[in-house]
Amino acid sequence: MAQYGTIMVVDDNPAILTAAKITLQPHFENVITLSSPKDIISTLNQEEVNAILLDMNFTAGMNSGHDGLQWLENIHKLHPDVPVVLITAYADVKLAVTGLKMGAADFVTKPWNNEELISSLKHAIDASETVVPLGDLETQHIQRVVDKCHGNITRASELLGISRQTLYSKIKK
Amino acid sequence: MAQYGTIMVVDDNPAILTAAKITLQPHFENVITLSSPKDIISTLNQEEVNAILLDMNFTAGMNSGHDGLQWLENIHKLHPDVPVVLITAYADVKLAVTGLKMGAADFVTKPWNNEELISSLKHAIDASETVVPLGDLETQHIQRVVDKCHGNITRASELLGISRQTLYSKIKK
DNA sequence: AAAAAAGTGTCAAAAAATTGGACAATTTTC
DNA sequence: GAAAATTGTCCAATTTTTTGACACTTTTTT
Repeated sequence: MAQYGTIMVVDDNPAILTAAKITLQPHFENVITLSSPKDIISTLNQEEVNAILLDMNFTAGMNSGHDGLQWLENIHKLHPDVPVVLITAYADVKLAVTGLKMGAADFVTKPWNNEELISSLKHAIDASETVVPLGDLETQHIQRVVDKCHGNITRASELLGISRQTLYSKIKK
Repeated sequence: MAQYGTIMVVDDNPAILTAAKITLQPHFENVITLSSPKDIISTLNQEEVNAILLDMNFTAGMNSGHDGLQWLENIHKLHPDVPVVLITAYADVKLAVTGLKMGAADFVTKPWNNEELISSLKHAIDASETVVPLGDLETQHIQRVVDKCHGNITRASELLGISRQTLYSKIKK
């Protein structure tokens, strides 16, 4: 797989864009910068992007981050497998929490720490590329559900939508 | 299933404990308060707890939240299915991000908003009780992986650990 | 653009897994 | 302690998965 391929940076401040490009350039094959979030989707449709660094505020005078969340949602809907790292100048716990719960890979504050920003993006890419084999996923999920049912196999099998006997034999292994 | 059963509140400040109890009492069957996190595990082993509200700082003079994260990790290791809502007086984005990435259900700041706290806990419980049928999980996962492989069924089947023909037929449905 | 490589759609037969019914032996619940 | 629920197993009937094969299409390489 791509060795930390292409990053897309989205921020309406050109200075930030430049700074980000300089910081990231040496660590990623390609750094695309966008000054307007409106171009995100069309760009994603053309280029293969491995991670997005997305600013939270684009509407002048607004710093609620609502903007960024909207774009995050949009990206996820159309390109669910591209990880998004959120970034903002306004350290806002509630915003960070909302962003992460909406599925952002990470949340970074400006001014950023170079090391952290890079590793955040790399981690996001690593995580997004990891594929769990179907069997493993099944095993994990079964384990969780059986635990949640306090070992009651009968109820667990109902919740899982498989027969009790099948669950029984799956567990034996 | 239990209709918003038992909440465990952990905080070393008795005033907080009292306030939390008063706030939560009317909305949950049972509210257990612990002034020391050391009692968390033993209590979990005895009582059935549906969600934990966990303060982040217990070591006097420390407000890094490191404490709380440690306990969070501990809880997850021994009781992976009990959702934990983190709470702290020090609005710290980095701490919130770390907590959520470690698997906390939510992150709330003091002083809390009653409505929000209650709904956060209820949501956490709802989410923790939701069980995805095995078939659905499989379908979702397959969808994701095939997408990630840009529709290349052969590669997707390899990553998933099943035969190409099987994946093919699974997709047709 | 031709050749080579990779991937698709499909089939059939063999192997493996899932299901539903059944039943004695626990275990849990009231 | 009786009743209800769950477990551990077995079996036969199905269903699913696998494996191997083959013609055809798409993509990649040269």
